[in-house]
Amino acid sequence: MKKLGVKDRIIETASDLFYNNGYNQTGINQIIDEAGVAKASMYMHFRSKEDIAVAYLKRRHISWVSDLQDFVSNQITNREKLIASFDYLDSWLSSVNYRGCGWQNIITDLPHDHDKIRDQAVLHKNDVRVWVHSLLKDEDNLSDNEAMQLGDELVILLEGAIILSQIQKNKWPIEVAKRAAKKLLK
Amino acid sequence: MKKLGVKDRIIETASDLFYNNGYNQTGINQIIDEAGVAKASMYMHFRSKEDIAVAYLKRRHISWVSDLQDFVSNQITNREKLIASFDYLDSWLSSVNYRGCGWQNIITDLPHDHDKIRDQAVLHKNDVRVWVHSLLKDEDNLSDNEAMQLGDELVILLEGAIILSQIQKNKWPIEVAKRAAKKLLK
Amino acid sequence: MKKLGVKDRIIETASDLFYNNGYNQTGINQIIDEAGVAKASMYMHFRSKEDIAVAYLKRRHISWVSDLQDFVSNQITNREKLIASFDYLDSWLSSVNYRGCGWQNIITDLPHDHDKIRDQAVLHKNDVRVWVHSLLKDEDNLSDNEAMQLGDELVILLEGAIILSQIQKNKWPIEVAKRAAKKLLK
Amino acid sequence: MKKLGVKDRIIETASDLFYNNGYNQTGINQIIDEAGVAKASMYMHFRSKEDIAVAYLKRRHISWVSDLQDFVSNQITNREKLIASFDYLDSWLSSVNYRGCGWQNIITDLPHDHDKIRDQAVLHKNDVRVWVHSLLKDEDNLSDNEAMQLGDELVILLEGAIILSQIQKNKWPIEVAKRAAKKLLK
DNA sequence: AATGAATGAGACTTCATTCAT
DNA sequence: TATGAATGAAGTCTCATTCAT
Repeated sequence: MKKLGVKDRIIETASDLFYNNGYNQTGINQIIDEAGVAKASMYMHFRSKEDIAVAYLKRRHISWVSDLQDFVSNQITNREKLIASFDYLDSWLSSVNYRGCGWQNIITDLPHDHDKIRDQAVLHKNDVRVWVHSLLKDEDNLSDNEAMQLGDELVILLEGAIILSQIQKNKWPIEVAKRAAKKLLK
Repeated sequence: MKKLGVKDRIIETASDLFYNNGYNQTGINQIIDEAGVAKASMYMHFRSKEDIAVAYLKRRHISWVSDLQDFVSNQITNREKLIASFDYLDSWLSSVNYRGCGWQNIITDLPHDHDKIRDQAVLHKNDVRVWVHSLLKDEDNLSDNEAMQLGDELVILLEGAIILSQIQKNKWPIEVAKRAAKKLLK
Repeated sequence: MKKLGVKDRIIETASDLFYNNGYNQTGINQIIDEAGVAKASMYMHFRSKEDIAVAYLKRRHISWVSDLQDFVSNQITNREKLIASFDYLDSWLSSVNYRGCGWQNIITDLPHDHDKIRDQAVLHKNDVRVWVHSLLKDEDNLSDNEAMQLGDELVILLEGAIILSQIQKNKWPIEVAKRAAKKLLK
Repeated sequence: MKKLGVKDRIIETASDLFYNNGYNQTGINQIIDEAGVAKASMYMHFRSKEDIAVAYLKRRHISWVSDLQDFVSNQITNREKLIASFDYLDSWLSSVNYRGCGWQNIITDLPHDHDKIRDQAVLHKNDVRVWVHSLLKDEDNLSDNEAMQLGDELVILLEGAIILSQIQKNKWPIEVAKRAAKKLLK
């Protein structure tokens, strides 16, 4: 394990804590203790706790989207890739004990003025939406408009599967969403 | 305006604050101040902040489900009622500026040991699920199993529409979910 | 020594520290440590550090003015009382090692938004000014206008004596001011 | 606009901040940010924050005394020059919104061990005192002793006018001090 | 049944200074 | 000469809960 710089150690530690324990449940002191960093060092790299959360979400976005695309890459058709997205949810969420989506989790119980965090959530969800649209737009039998409409429906299913599996601590919502997705994709 | 008892005043005040400002953002002091109640009086009626949240969720469950059923009551067929459920989401969520679902919001960023709150979320979601199932089971052309499967798919769409409209601060996810629901219902 | 309540202990401790060590040099932690009070108890009684300073200044105002009036009370004429005011400065300031005036000290290096503290300083200085005026207005040979003009001149001498004795750590400015006051009073 | 060296930039920036915002309110980081200087560079030129304050006070002393002397230079007699000193206070203090005297401000709320700063305040006030004395010593009708006594009285009036105008945020104390000075000067 | 004072533990943030390059 | 990362200590303030009356 190679030695990380202070900033990376902070992001990594905070990411674990924010995702697994929650943003409000994670204090600055816990982050610096576990990262082995002085408090003022942390505030050299991040102006506020919210900024750490932004860094966490940015980093997570890159790896999450990358993992998703890797997961579905061995599927041949775009439709198959989209169906496989639900298998990705399954493998991901069961591996984190249905802890749910980092962006959903952080956005639902947030002080009203934390706009930078909200922005990250919107960016993340938009990127996923655009990716879904792009896969469908390459399909011959769909107009651009149809592709976007169908894509949005799949996006809703993905979101619903994530949040409901988190509440139920069970994978059935993912399976249900996958089945519904298959129906909608014909 | 009739005078409320202490306990009711606490629940009512806390409900507003928990839903609109968030559970972690709402302090005990704010609740008792706005409710006009002494602190120790509050702790006479509720063992902890978590218990207030449980009372809030119980009360909200009753009124939310009741509002939903009222909203769809003028629809004739059960299928129409289910479609109208998405219109209910629309009217509800736009009226609260897309603040989202009280149970989703409270469950996503919660200390790990708050099981009583988690239980309420599960109860709420199960009741909605059972209600959807029951409407479909009355439909002649569906087997019980088909009714449950289809119902679960609708439930996923409802959940996805709520959370995504909250993130996007927009109603489009609700419209999309409604369109998808219509397709699935044939 | 009778046992003081928490609030009084806080004010008393803070008063000592604010006056002798300075407002900015005195931390909340030092106050609660020396007062033997929990931090949250302090914030129950005072909304902020600034509010403690206001309480300190209010209490100090009462005792300072009272001490001044006691000190000069054995003088017969009002002119003699005013002259004796400079002797009061002498005895007071030498007893506190020329630490200077609590209001001057706190107002000169203060964050810009501490208006409540500034208000207290203005109130204090105005009360002293009014007292000086009132003594002179009772003098037969002065019109009201002359009394106010002469009084203001004495007030300036008092202020100048205080601040300069503090900088010089010496009583000569007080003696000089007294001599000038005698001249102005004829 | 000529380019300043690092040290001068630091002093200039710190001077603005110390005088206008206060010594305790001005942080090292703000100084280096606004001066555009690296932190360690600053500590190369100054051993501590206190040393920057000393440099600030030294530079301010030169310019302040010089401005005063320029202001009164067109007066013919020394008595007129001294009277005009109060006009200088007026023009200076109103131009800085009655921010008061840099030395008074920094000395009143200072950690106890900042002797170098205290020394600067004493030096400054002594220089002013000596200047006042020197003007009066040149007057034919005063003995050296009378000149010093009268000079000290004027000094007290100057000090009192400065601090009281700062507290009152008003020029009346300056006018009053000027009137008293005229009386004392006969 | 009801009060509000008191609490210990923690929240987030900033301080002036030093170190390693 | 110059840099900016890193630090320990301290800053002000808030948390949910309990105690004494």
